[in-house]
Amino acid sequence: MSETATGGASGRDARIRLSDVAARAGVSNSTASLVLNGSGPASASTRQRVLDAAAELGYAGPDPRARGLRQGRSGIVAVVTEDALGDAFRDPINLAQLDGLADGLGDGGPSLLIIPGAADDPARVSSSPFDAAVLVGCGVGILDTLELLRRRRVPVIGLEAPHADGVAAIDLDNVEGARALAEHLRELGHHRVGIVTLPLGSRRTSGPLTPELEAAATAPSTSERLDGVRQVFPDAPGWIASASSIAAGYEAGAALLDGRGAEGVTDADGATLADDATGADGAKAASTRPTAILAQSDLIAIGVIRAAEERGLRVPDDLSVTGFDGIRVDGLTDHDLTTMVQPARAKGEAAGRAVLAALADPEAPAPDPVLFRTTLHRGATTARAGA
Amino acid sequence: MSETATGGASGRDARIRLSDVAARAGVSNSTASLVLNGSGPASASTRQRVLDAAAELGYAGPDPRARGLRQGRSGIVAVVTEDALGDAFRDPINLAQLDGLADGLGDGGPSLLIIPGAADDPARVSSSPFDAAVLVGCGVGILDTLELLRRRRVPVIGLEAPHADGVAAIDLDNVEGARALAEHLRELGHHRVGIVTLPLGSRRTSGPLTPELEAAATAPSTSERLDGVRQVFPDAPGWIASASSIAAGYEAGAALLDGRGAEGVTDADGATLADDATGADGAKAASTRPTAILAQSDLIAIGVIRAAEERGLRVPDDLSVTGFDGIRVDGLTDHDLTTMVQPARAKGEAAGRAVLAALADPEAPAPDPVLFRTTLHRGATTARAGA
DNA sequence: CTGTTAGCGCGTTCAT
DNA sequence: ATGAACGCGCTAACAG
Repeated sequence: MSETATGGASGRDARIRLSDVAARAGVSNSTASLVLNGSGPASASTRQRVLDAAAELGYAGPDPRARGLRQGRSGIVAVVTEDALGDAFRDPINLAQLDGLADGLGDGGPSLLIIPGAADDPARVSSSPFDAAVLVGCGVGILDTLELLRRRRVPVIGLEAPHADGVAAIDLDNVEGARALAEHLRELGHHRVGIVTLPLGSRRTSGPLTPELEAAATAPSTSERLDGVRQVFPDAPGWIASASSIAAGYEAGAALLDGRGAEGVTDADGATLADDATGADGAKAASTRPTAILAQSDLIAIGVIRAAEERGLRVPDDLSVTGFDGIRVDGLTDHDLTTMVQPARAKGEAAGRAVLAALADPEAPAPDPVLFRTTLHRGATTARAGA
Repeated sequence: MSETATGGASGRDARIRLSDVAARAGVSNSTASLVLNGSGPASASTRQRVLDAAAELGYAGPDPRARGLRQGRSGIVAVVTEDALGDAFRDPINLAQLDGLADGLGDGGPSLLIIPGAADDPARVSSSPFDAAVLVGCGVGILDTLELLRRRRVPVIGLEAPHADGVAAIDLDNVEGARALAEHLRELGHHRVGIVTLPLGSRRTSGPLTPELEAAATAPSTSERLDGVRQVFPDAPGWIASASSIAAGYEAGAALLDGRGAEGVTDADGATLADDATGADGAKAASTRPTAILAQSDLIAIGVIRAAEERGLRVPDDLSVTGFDGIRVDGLTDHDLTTMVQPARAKGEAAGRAVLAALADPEAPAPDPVLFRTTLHRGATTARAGA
């Protein structure tokens, strides 16, 4: 395979160019280009000579850089994340979305360029060539980056990203999903519930959820899910998870179960955990421990369950726990988690299709938001209160 | 922010180019280029005028495509995987490697272009611009792709990939690690052991491990780990996992524990499970069930444990189980797995450094392979046989 | 210090 | 059916 001196002007190390092939085949560059791209009309003999020449020289095809410049297109779609690479992919829900995205882009379609940490360093986004960008799981920290993308005239698709001018939005009805889940708990008779939220913004800190922090949440999915819960449990105390992970859920769950969530919701009086209607004072009776915890992701929920079990609490007998996402728990837990299942893969596919559409007609205005819905999965981690 | 008619020749939709900025600042293209790239010498007043012009026009910086062509460099490093995207990143060990790779490339460094499924479609690799490629977890199915990369004169770094001419290899001492683990089991008195292998090649099928299949294994880590085991248990029966996942491990574990591994290792006689020295016939006594299972990844091991527990077997009392990788079990299991810990992150970083080195001096020959070592973690999933 | 010139490698007109 | 010429947007040489 490695015949070195076959070619005509076989320079020691240079890459074979189209012009080399053309020269060897005795045709012009343009003819060779037409033949190799399959499109152009050419006599059978010419075609064959070009193909032979290419094979003999080991032509690797056109240089993607040059082709990209010429065609104004690089065949690359950027996946922009606020988080670091590891954090972004650790949650199966994001992987599922990426899988869907790859699918939606199709087989011969563009490849994915991963641009993590865009919030910290917006400039990363202007140094690489790509034809479209997909924002996944971003908060408003991404807005600077967005401005750059707009200047580059790059179509932008937002997967649960902040709505902004010209961004094709793929959304999830987080509000309704979270509300339904909270409703489910209330129907089961729970009044003292705790919340474990997703990270509020790009600041990955954990701690008690204060009204101020809650109001300042920047990530759409975080604040939407919180809004949904608030429609049912306006005063429930909460804890902010530092990430959507089991470990973070464990920490947060431990905090809530040990009563540390208290400071978050009350000002100065002794009331610690809210109930939904009677006011925070009525339930000051036997226990201040929540009877249910709404975790804003499945991974977090698993961590919460672990924290509960470690404290000798049985789920769901002593504590009901709900998740969010409906990830296929590849053996992550023995529990059949009550959760809202979201069509992550379909969301990714929709994003892929949106990319292709934007590429096909760059002049077209951003399409209307696409809204995906969640479905309640009644698992075995929720039960009637005080059972 | 969106003053539209400020610029001179503000064409309706065109992207602002360097020449627009230069014209507005009243300087030549090259001067503007020098100023914007920070490098060139320029008078303070000129510099300021150029910067002002760029700001006023909303110049987004040089077009990465054009810059890439001109400089012969795109600022992109490809991560090439044999598997589909989801399969490749589901295993935390690969994520850790990616994390390390991103680190090793440094902050202002190249971005990562994900190219999954390269074995199925080698051409994917020739359509996108990148300056170097990292092969992660590939078998020989990648060789066609490799040939293309060679033709493109792209430096290639192999992370546990097949050794080949010009590929900078980052290796792991899988053989020694697997041997040590097997040795550990033998020292504990285990004779009847079963093996659950990683997938043998790009064919993601599961089933009993036959000598023919074993000999035909194409993925380096798979066959090396198998080789290591064979130095201690030459005849142990095995089952091929369809992936490095808990689910696949569960299936394989179930198969071995139910005695289905049998056909794999024997020809026609009744002997089912091998012991290491006395030959397959001696142990036909009470039970043919293995007393220990060597799983070739931690995820697989967790699946095996689950299968065992479901059958009423206690780990490690009734069955010892070992893993491989030493992933941080973010709450994946309650067990403290006995396993070989590999420095996945460091491997990724080494790959990153190798990329930078290759980029710094493209003429340099491929460096010698870098070998990383595993360390035995004696967890709580192995115990003395027959205890 | 600044402007002029010349490509990077390719695809695509427009002639022939 | 084929070849010649041009330019995508930028930067690296050289002149001035």
